[in-house]
Amino acid sequence: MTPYTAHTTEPVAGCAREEGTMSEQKPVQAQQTKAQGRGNGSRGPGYDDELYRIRHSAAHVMAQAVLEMFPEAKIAIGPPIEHGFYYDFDLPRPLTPEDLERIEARMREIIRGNHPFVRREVTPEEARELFKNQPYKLELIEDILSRGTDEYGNPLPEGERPVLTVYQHDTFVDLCRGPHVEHTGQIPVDAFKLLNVAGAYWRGDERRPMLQRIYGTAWKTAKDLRRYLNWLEEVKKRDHRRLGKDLDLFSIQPQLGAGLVLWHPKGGFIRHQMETFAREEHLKHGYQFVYTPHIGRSWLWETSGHLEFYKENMYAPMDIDGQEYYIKPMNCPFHILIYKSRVRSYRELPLRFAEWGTVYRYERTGVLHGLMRVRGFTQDDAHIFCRPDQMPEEIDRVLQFCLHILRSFGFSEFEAYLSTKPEKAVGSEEMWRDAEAALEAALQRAGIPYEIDEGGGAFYGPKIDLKLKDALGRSWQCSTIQFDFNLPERFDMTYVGEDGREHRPYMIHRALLGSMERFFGIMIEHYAGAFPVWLMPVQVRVIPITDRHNAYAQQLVQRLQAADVRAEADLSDERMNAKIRRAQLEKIPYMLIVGDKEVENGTVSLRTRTGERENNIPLEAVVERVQRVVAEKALI
RNA sequence: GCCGACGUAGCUCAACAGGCAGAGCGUCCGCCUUGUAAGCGGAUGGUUGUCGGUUCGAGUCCGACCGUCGGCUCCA
Repeated sequence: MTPYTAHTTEPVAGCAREEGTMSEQKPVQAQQTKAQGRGNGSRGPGYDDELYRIRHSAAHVMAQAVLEMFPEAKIAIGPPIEHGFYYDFDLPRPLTPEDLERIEARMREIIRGNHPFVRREVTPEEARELFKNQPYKLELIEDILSRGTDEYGNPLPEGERPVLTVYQHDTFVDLCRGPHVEHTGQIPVDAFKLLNVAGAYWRGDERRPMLQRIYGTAWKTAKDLRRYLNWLEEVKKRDHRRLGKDLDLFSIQPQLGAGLVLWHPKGGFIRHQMETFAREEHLKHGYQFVYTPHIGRSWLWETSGHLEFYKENMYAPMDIDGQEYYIKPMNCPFHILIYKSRVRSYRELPLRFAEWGTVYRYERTGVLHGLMRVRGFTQDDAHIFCRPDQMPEEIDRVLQFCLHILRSFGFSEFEAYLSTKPEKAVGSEEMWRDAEAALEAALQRAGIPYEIDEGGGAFYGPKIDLKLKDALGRSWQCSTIQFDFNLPERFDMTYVGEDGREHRPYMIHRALLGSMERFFGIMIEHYAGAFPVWLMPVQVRVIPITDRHNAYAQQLVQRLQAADVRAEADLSDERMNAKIRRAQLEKIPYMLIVGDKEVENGTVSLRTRTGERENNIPLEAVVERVQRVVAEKALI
């Protein structure tokens, strides 16, 4: 697949006590401001790249076209972004798709005019005069002058003093730092396209006016543009909401409620396989499974601090016998109660409590998105309680385990973010230092690339967020390993040490897949619905050519099932071609086609979902192959 | 939550400018007995998301609600 970098969100903040264990998010177009602020080159062309200049210039040309169409338009900002550019406008009416076509057509004319981009430094007075009818620009000017930020609100590079510059091409002048191409003719006229219009708050602030944002994409060559548009098509084809329906995996129905997922038998089967495997591995790695209820008294949430810090994500309490109960947004308080159910000795640590815990969180309607962002979901959650001397090894083990699980599900590329102590934090300096050191050491040993988000940790502890890359090159945050210096205090958790005195244990939250719903969504898109054979509900479909081969087909199914291969025969009244087509659409890995020849020889003809063919082979060869592929967790 | 678009049969979509709601696929019933991605015929299928309003008449116009989509914001 085309290796475009992901549409990536910022690392998920998750929630308080359990930062990121939720890892609910959806990919959105990366925000240039943030990307620049981080100096993260992977999100798009760097500041001075040719692509950057093309896209930036295209944004200016678009603004000119829009201003010609709406002379009274107010223009905001128009930066280059990961795959293109956008520009925000305050317009007298909503834009239509036809408007976009007109704007695009006009852009081509402007481009063909070969108008030079001219940079000019201006005095504050000049700038204010020049943009006197552009309130957004005036605001930016004052910001640049007073706060030393660029036009996107980012701090200026070190050593740079606020200088106001404008760029002009043809009739359009914009407050802009540049750089641009030399003249509009250098914007490849056949390598850009306006994509869509969307609402966007002025300066990203929901209290400020809603502007209209036009997104465009721009490349160096028409071929690159086509490649990108094809990639978008591929993204669309793999959309888990589409495939979820086509493959009958799950549904989300208004009659049930938004953001609440129904797992259909096929989706349920795959999830069951995934969970069964993961549970086995957890047991092998020293985890103990616990089960906890879905609701708990307000005491629990008061003690944990959720009612203080997380209330807006929690559903209203229900009254039970005059007591307030809340449906759980997190599992941790329950696991802590299990820990606290009796005195703990240093000898029994570390304790690793795992639970596929279903939690419910209020999400605003506008953010719900298929399986990726829902209101009820199941985390592959665990909490590790250990002594300080055990902590570094625990961290190392949990990271290794995490990578092992993710690799088992077919992901091989990861990147990690280590978030360290913010200004306001609980816990001693020493605890933070030790924890951060352990996290970083584990990352280095694991040999995965990581970035340090200095001061980006939650107030209660440092963490590692792990992102995986899918087949389309998009990255998704799933796993999180998160220290918590806060909850052990709040719940007064202790263990009796060697010295006979009470000590505070370390507490580590971790989720590997994050949410089963979301991870399943990622799997669907990663595999385009053609899951590895070990996960497929039906691994082999036997296709008799005519109904006189049905008995033989059924016999084959029995032999396959006896060998633990999930097989079924298509005995429908269709002709073979239609049966193959149906199996193909269902993405069933192996089709066994049997007619007179096969019956006579006691063989089968194999067709894989990838189109591979092997005629007249013994059934045993197929069984062997399926068993091998299942054992290897391979694709086909 | 905010901006915009949208909601018609199980699915994908059509219905000029307010005038009898339609097609393909699916499903069901027949026929066909077939060699690597759709055989043929027939039947079935709808209170046009819900509620209210305008009109002689509403899928179509207006309002509210529910939900979906593209973004924004949010995801201490």
